[in-house]
Amino acid sequence: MTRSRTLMSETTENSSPERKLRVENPTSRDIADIAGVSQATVSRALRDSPLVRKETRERIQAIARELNYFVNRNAAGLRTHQSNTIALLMFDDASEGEDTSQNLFLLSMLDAITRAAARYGYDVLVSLQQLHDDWHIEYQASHRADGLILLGYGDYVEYREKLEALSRANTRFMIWGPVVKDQPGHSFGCDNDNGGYQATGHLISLGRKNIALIGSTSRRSPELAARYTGYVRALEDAGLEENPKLVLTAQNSEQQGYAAAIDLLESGEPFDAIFAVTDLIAIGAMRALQDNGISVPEDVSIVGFDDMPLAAHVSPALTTVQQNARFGAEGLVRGIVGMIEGKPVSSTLMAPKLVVRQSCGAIRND
Amino acid sequence: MTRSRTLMSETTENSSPERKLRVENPTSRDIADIAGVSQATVSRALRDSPLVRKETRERIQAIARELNYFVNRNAAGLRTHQSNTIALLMFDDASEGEDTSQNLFLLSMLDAITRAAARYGYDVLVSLQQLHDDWHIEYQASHRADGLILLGYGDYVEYREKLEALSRANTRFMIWGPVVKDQPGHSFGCDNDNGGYQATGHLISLGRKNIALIGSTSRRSPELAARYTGYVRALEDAGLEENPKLVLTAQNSEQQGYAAAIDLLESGEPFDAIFAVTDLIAIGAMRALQDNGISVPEDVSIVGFDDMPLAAHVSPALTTVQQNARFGAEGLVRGIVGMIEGKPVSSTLMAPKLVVRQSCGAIRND
DNA sequence: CTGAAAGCGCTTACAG
DNA sequence: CTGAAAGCGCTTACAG
Repeated sequence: MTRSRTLMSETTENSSPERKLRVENPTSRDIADIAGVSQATVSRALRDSPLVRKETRERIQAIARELNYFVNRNAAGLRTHQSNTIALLMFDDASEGEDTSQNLFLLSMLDAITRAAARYGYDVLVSLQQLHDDWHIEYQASHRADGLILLGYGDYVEYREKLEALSRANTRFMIWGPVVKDQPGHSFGCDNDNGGYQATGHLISLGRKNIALIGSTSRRSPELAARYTGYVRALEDAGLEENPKLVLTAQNSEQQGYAAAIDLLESGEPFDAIFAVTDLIAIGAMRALQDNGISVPEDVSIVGFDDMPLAAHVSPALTTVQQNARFGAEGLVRGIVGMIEGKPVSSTLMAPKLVVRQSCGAIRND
Repeated sequence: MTRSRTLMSETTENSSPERKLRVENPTSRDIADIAGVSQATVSRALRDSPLVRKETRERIQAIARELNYFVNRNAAGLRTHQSNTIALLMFDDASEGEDTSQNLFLLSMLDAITRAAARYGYDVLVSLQQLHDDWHIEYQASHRADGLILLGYGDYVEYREKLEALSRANTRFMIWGPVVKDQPGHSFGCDNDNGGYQATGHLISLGRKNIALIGSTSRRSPELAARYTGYVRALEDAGLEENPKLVLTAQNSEQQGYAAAIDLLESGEPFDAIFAVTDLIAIGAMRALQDNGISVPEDVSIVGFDDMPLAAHVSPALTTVQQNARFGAEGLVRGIVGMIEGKPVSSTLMAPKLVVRQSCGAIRND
């Protein structure tokens, strides 16, 4: 039982292309009928195969264009075992909108990843998930995606389990973020240690001696912990001693930054600078100091990390360490496409950039 | 030529499920062989068909789970002519990162749309495009998506042409945003007129008489223009006359808000309040006033629109009109899923919510 | 340079 | 409740 179609030019095989053609949902067979060639030739022509004579190829492509024909991706994918799609899994831990301002970085990553993927001929399937969700493996196993990119996470220890599961299922994936020992899969991320080093080094170069750190040294947050190790390295290289009393713990939020700075003040330990391992912490800490009559940067210099949009808008504008989303996205996509094509892929860290504004005292307000 | 497989339990058809099974990339045939049923029965069982005896169904599902089997979406899609995927086209006009802070709203929409789509059993394919890109039609025609959701746009007039093209190609789509006369397709958006009415009404209720508007009345920005008409309605309802000298033009940026406020000051026309049709404009205008020694909200009340994260952080915190992303996303997804399922769908506007902070003078700083 | 044919892995009438 | 069979729309050896 052949599907009946309304082909206006069914009888005049080689009708001039000027003729308006109408087919409901054209297939390569329809194109073939109209062009008077086999369906196989249409398939070849549409994929720009040099096997097809140029003239024929162009005629076929013109007909396809006129009919608004596009290759059925399900059929092509079934044949080739490819989807030309990358699944982007974003683990958004912002519990109920609290820290969403942070996530603008995710948006720029999404943007950059989508564009990079398009350049390689891939679509991007997005899924915002909680860490406890469990569909990670399904994307590749169901042939919806040829590989995954993982972005963001909450607790690294929990995250790590997911990575192991993906690896066991032979899923291809690239991770944005930390490079931890024996971590499964490949990653592309920011050299957080280097960023911490730059931030701290900058404060030292401004003559600051008692530099506090607010952040985390936990293996549950390896990225933040790496910023801390960079801090320690910078101090050592400058011949300064690390003072444990100046190392405070805070998760990534203004509230916790605020609280940690208050603790710091109440400890009575003298300090003339703070390296906060995230902008949110930095902004909270800055508020705490200002609320207590301490002037930034005159009395205390502050440097953050992330360069979220808010950083430029607080007063004084925050000096911070910036990661290049475009570069990161390009690296992730290049990596996953490489894995899909069976090329060797390695993990990479890119150097972040210090953005100097007012909060450190290197630049005066004009 | 049958594909050779390594099935450990090939011989023992009804082997106990405790036995570890290994197949490289299992298909429904493999499951069928192991379960000792036909491939058709496996297909039915995996789709929870009541046609299959409960016991058989559960046995099959257990085997599938153990083998880490997932239905090949390409094959299923080819058969059913569905992809269970929604394409989300985000038109991001932020020319080179300038206004990206605005786009956090897009991120919350993306988040909410993805979650809503998952609830309906749909994946989300994301594409960030420029308005001049031209792949809109391809998504549905290539069976990569069953329908589109369009988010954001620059110039409405140009956007409108894309909508007409989509409509001509019989593409299913839902639009986030404006409802304009004779617009093709269906939309779900914010009642901007109502929002403008609320904002202006609030200023009036605070005793303000000379309320300026900074924004747009152009048909190229129907959403902004609707906020303007709400402003006019509120004035009328309060028996106030619209003063053309108090209506200034600005596109959505701090710079233009700043410039417009300066123009307003230099015009010499007295005013005691500003309704800025976007937060970015409001923040720019606020800076301009403050730079000229005018106190907000003592001398001039300001209300914005959007409630971007920055709004709560500027000083004084900005009173503004908020759109509910979650609600909007749900409406868009419900709409497009309805269209896919052939149900009747209509366009809807949801009422925004006034968020009162310090900049209008209704709340004192504590 | 082109065509006939097989087959990718499903879903679903049809028949029992 | 289950199976045999057709067919979705492609891509790609194979043969000419």
